[in-house]
Amino acid sequence: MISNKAKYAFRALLAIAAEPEGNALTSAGIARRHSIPHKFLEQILLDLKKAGILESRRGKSGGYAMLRPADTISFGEVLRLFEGPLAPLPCLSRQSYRKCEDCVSETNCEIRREFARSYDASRRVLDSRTIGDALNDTSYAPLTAENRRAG
Amino acid sequence: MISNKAKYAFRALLAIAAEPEGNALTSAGIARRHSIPHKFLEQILLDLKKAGILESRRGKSGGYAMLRPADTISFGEVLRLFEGPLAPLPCLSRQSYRKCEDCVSETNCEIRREFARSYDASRRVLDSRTIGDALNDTSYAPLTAENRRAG
DNA sequence: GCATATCCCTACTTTTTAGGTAGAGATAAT
DNA sequence: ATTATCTCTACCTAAAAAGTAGGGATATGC
Repeated sequence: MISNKAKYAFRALLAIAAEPEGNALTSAGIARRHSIPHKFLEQILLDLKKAGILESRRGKSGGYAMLRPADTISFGEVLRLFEGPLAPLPCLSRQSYRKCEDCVSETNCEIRREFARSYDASRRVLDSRTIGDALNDTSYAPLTAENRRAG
Repeated sequence: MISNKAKYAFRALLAIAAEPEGNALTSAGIARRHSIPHKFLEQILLDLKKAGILESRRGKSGGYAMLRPADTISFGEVLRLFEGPLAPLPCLSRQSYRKCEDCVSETNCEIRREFARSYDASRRVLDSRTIGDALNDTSYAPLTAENRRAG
């Protein structure tokens, strides 16, 4: 299970990315609208800013907006930011590789081999799908005025 | 990252499954050979027994052996036993579904939709690959006497 | 039938992480 | 000057992870 923190980050990011460009959302507004504890969300948004994903404006009429385009921000990148390495074993992480303690031989480790299969499959999805994709993908969405026209 | 407990369980299971049928391994022996804290391993083996995966014999010359054949025991089954649901979101778990708190609409939830893709991919692997597969798959293994004959 | 080696069971401890809360400072608009 | 925002740091609490501990049950072999 992913942490609440990561889930909140996704909710907030999706909300901010859905705004028209140049339009900023306040942390208090997002918190209220998505039932996220306000002070906790502030920390999360700050992390997203420090990671170069969001930009912020202070003072009255301040708020958060996307710094990078939503379709350059993958689910994997955000998840790593809040959960650390996604790999099921330290020896499978590319970005923060560590040897398993007491590992005798990586190439002969059955556990590593099997989890590599599973991790490859999920990583391929998480690192390719972006916040932008998620917002544009209407395949499961109910009929909107626009969909009806298209259909 | 998977827990140490689960990793120990896999190491022990692979060791027990690799034995000739009818041959039991003791918890102390496995613990020593694989550098696992003994009393901790005992709990783990007991869990595997209660789950119907291992059988045990007590007293002198006792030990643990497979109850079910190794190729009927998937990585997913063992992982669920020690880590709980594998789904990244409660609303994606089939075996222990729960609604996300504050969920407005599951079919319109972008987070759910994207994580479903990733989870499907990894679940397909974890629930299909078995302990038996892992032991028989020699594609990455170095040349053994048997391999040399086969090759 | 006693010593010993094993599994079995339960309770406890320690460390880390998750999930926040709290409060004050910096900055910008009005 | 006031107010609404972001920014920073410290703290708190509950739960989980990772073991430790100690004894009880049972089978074997002498």
